Amino acid sequence: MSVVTRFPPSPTGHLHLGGARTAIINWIYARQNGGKFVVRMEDTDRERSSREFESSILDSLAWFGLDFEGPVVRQSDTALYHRKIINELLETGKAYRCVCSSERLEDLRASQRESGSKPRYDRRCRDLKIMADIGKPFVIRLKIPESGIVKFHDLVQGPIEYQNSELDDLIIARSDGTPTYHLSSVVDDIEAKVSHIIRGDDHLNNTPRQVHILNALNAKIPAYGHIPLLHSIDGKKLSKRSGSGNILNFVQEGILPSALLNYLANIGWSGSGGEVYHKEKLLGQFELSSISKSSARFDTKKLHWFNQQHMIISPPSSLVKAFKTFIEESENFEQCFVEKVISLYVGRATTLKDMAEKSLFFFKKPSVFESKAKQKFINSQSLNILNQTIDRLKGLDDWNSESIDGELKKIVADNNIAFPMLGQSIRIALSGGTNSPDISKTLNILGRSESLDRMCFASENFGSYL
RNA sequence: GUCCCCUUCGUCUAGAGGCCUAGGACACCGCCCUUUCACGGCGGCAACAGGGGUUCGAAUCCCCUAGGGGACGCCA
Repeated sequence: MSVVTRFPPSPTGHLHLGGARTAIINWIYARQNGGKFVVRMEDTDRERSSREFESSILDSLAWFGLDFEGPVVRQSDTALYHRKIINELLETGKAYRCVCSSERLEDLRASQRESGSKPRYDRRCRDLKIMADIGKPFVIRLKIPESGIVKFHDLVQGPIEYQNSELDDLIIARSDGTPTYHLSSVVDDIEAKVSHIIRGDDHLNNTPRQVHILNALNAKIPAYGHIPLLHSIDGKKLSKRSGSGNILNFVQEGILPSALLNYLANIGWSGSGGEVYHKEKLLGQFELSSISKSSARFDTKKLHWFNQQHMIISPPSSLVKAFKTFIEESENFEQCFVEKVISLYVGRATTLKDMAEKSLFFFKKPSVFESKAKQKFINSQSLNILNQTIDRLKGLDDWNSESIDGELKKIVADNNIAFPMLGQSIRIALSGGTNSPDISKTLNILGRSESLDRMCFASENFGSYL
């Protein structure tokens, strides 16, 4: 059997963490098995669906590098076919019209809840043989066996059994004639020849109903895999509505797609040989059946660690484009300059945004000097040495990290001082503060004229400060 | 309320009856490295939800309790 997995978001919001995780796992499963991965937009809820969200979701999928086969199917385009299926179900007696009003259903549910039983439809219209011309609005319900059990094997959860008596006759068409989620989803999966349905375990309870639809349609039951839902760090459900898991937020924070993908795949699952993976290794190791059945919490700190690791293992040149979006002034700089700055900061920052903040002085002259830093490191002696350094660097034959480093060490030795007295004053002059990468490398990348320029400016500023 | 699922350090997990004095990762705390900040290295803190069984032996199997999550829409 050829493997087909799918990702069916409803375009009622941006892609969120939970959706991304199921998309990733479906993608991995398809790629591992030489199968197809398809994307379908479940836009039957016309009120809340929009094309903007649709393209946003697609953009996020592309950001992750999750490629899929075939065109994106929209349920709004297949709805006509769904109606046809519903009519067939009606004609063969597998479905029936129901004229119970929403009010009656609400009352029914309320009283059932009160009496301690599970709220479900009482099948009042099931055998009434109501015809379309009854003159009242009606919905169409699927006839579900009143007894017996549905069984299916779940790739993650193991063997699952449901009592049919727990289920009720679900609505497959609304009173306006439009098909509902369960029917549309099942029919489209049949059409796309989906072989493996991998989704959040909030759908586990939906599965027996869908199996009954499949049975009514004489269709083959696909394999199911229900993965546990992701929770926020405080243990609450990570809902689309809260917006907290919006993928765009991670893009804006400067998280690398490979890092988020790695982390998302590592929640509830662990491979051998460390945790930091690229896609290739993930494809080689990931195993759906070994995903934990319990839900996990999303930890931003761990994500940041993954991101740092991925920045370390990525070639700096691959980071340039994304990095530049975090620095307004970056357009004025050469690609190779930006690349050098990045290579200096890889390992010192957790996100690209963090990196941009820390390395901003490379792109923008510091306008103020941290007063605390000045207090601690600037005095008449260090100012004197700084001026001496300006002169000596001016006359340096070669401008590279090694020669600069050598010269700075000589200055320290000649003046018989501790290195920080010199190093920190140069740092303050160059960056405005006391944190920077290796001072010689910083001077080297900044270049001779820019470095000396900044040091002179600082020297004057320090002079007036003293 | 009813049905379903889950429960190992704060978090993510390893663990399929003896290999467990419960391993790893993040976080946190020390130390080392160091020219600041990091990276890295070394070490520390820290968990089998509770109670009953089964067994020579249980984190692992069974039962109960508690807790958490999910579902119960003319949403998807």
